[in-house]
Amino acid sequence: MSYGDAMSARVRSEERRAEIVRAALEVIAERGYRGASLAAVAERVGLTQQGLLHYFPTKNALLVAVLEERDQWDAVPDTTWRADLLASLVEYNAMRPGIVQTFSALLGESVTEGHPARAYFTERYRRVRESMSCILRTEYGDRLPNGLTPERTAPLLVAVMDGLQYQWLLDPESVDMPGAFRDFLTLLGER
Amino acid sequence: MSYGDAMSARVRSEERRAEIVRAALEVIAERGYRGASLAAVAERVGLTQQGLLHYFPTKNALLVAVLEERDQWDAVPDTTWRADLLASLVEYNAMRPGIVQTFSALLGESVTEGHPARAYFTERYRRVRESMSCILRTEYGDRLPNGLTPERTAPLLVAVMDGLQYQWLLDPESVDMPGAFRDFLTLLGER
DNA sequence: TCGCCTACCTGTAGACCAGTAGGTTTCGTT
DNA sequence: AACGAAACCTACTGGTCTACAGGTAGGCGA
Repeated sequence: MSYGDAMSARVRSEERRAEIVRAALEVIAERGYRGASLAAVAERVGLTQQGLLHYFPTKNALLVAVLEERDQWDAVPDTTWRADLLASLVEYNAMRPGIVQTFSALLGESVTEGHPARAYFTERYRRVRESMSCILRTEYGDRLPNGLTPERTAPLLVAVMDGLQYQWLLDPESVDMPGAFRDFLTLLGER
Repeated sequence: MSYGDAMSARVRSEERRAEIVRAALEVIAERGYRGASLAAVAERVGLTQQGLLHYFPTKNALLVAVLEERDQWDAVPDTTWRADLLASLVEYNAMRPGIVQTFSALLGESVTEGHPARAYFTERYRRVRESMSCILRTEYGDRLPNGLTPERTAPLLVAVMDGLQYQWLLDPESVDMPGAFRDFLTLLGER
């Protein structure tokens, strides 16, 4: 058995899957999950719909892969997170409207009944709020300068990030997302 | 011509239309706009899908009616709006998860390309931000206690409201939407 | 009473969609 | 050279969707 060649086959397959996930991200951004047809995703990577089903046996499996990709994406080690880095994250997002649009669309859909991403987002927000609390506690201690606890501030922080994304996606000319977020951070930071 | 009877016919028709719009709100909350089939809405009011099309000739027309209903809903005269009333609005919303879910789902979908509600939400947010600026200026003058202008605060206010709604819809047990919103208001109000 | 309008209905066209069945080609391994 | 698996494809099933076409029944005004 030649490891080199065996790997190259596996690698190529893995690359194909990544390609497909990337295409799925795009199509979901454009049409939402419900509106994203397997055929549309397949066409974007030069496959037939059935060829795509060879890599992901169901549409749901493809969605799972998309969500896992996202998890990997912002799985930055907790220690490197600091409040000032949040501003850079928002700035970074402002340069990648595609990704933001994908997950804003998915978040919106996920509140509907029985949506396959609902559990994911519920769990994710719980984690993110917790993580934010930690960051805030490290930065400010048990009370922010304005008197709120980190646990009560975290939902607001998350809400501002998401809410600004929708306003910005709908009307990027009128909404300065990074600027507004910095405004919010100063709101938290000053006493 | 008997006005009384003519009116009663028109009234009955208008009532039917309102019934349909209400049913559409429910179905959209459950499955989003794309996932909401005319047949599902029709069934809920005891009509066939084609019977429904007699009242709203296209699915789009039904959506327009839904959005118009919403506009009428929060078309409270500007003068009665005050910052302290915003907290009651959020509290009120917390008692009507159905409506919140409908419009959160629609907002999420609206960021996708060519969505029929996109223009509506874009325009709406522009108006709401403006309106919020006015409220804040009336309340605080040209500078909030924290130093921000009303124009820079308004997007944050709107973002917090929307963002909290998503977190709350996904996990009402963990998120105290009205409480968190009050926290944010005190954040604005104290110097 | 006649005719018209409203409020529905059945039937169906024409798309699309996820997923199955069962091929064939390509290619690395033995 | 033979084998087997991976990587696709064609063909199809059974379903759902919006919308159109063309009916019918009942009430209202003339």
